[in-house]
Amino acid sequence: MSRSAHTAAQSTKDRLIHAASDLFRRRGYAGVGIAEILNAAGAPKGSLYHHFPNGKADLALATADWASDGMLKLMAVSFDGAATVDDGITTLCHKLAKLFDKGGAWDSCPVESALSDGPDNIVFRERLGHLYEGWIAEVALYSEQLGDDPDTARARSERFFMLLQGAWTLARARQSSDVLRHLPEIARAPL
Amino acid sequence: MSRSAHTAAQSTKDRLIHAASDLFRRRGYAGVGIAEILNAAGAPKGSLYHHFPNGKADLALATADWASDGMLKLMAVSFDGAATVDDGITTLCHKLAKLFDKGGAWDSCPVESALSDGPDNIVFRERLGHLYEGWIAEVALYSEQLGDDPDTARARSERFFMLLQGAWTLARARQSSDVLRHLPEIARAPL
DNA sequence: ACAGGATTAGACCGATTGGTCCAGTGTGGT
DNA sequence: ACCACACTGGACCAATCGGTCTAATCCTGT
Repeated sequence: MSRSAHTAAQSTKDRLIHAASDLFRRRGYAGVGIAEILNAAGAPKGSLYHHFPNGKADLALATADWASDGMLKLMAVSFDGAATVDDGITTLCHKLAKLFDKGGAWDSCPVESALSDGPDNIVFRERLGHLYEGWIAEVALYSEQLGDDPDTARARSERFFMLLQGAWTLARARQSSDVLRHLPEIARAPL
Repeated sequence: MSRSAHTAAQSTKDRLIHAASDLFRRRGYAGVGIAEILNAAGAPKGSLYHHFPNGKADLALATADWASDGMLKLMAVSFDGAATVDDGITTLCHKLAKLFDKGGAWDSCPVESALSDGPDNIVFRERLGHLYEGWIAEVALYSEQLGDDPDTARARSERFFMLLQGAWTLARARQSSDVLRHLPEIARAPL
């Protein structure tokens, strides 16, 4: 298999990010060894340190960015054509529940797993905050577009984010996506 | 310092649990080495494997149980003499916010940090679910005692738990306990 | 005083960790 | 054709990992 064929399907860099994200989600940053990531991605060590000069840390930041982008896309799809904020949230929760089940019900938040138990680096922490604020801002934006005034939109989005994080945690503890599927009802309560 | 003096103040076993809990909370199960825990607790290796025959895994389970007990006690204190569920929740959130600040604003949930990124052991996962359900049941109980009917109490408790988990996560990302302090207002919304 | 279990102390182990380094390989520009 | 560069392959490294094992020591009950 030539490199260009690889590139066409999935570059080595992408394969590293995807494999690392999978593993981090399952066992956290510190719980996964470089060797395991390399093996899962089918790449040698040289490639990792070529694409990510700072090794594991750079790779973790990249997986977090990639996963966050995926979440933003999921939000966009969910709110696309949604008549109300509630509709968008409901669709999003259902999609996330499916994702949860597909991952074997033990995956944690891909952003948190890569960043929050990483080195107690300032860069990691700031990135975590930045990505989360991005999610909140995104839902708040959709909420505004659907008629909420800015303050309400922001408060609603923030509350939804908290409920979602908590629901995911509970779903993991229970090994069941039920709570994620029922989340829209809970979030429906007025502010 | 004799052992009995140690025992009076804090047994070696307890020192191990406290030190491990501190470290796990900060960097997660996989992120902390045995040597570091031993050093923090001022104990040699022999003691660890005497008190916890299965080593790190047993220790992690013990820290989770201990931390969960602490949370239950915090709930008991918060709801003791509370006139309404809202009062209890408000006190609890303020106490947790203080705890958050004391820990340097980067500690994660002590139960989750010890169990969720540990070995993908069934024992660990079931324990995590068990402890969380205990928290939810506890708040539901207080809620019932303060007049809610059982179904409402349970739903309220579960929603509060989710909000709390999410709020803690957000507080960590923001390096600020503000969201924990404002949580009662958010939780105040009717079901 | 003494026996015997509980506890501590730490040397030691093989495996694995993240990381470095360099020789090779393939590719695109000229 | 040739060069320059991006990329790959993997040997190698010191440090650390979790864990085992055996003496020494401490404390308690008699």
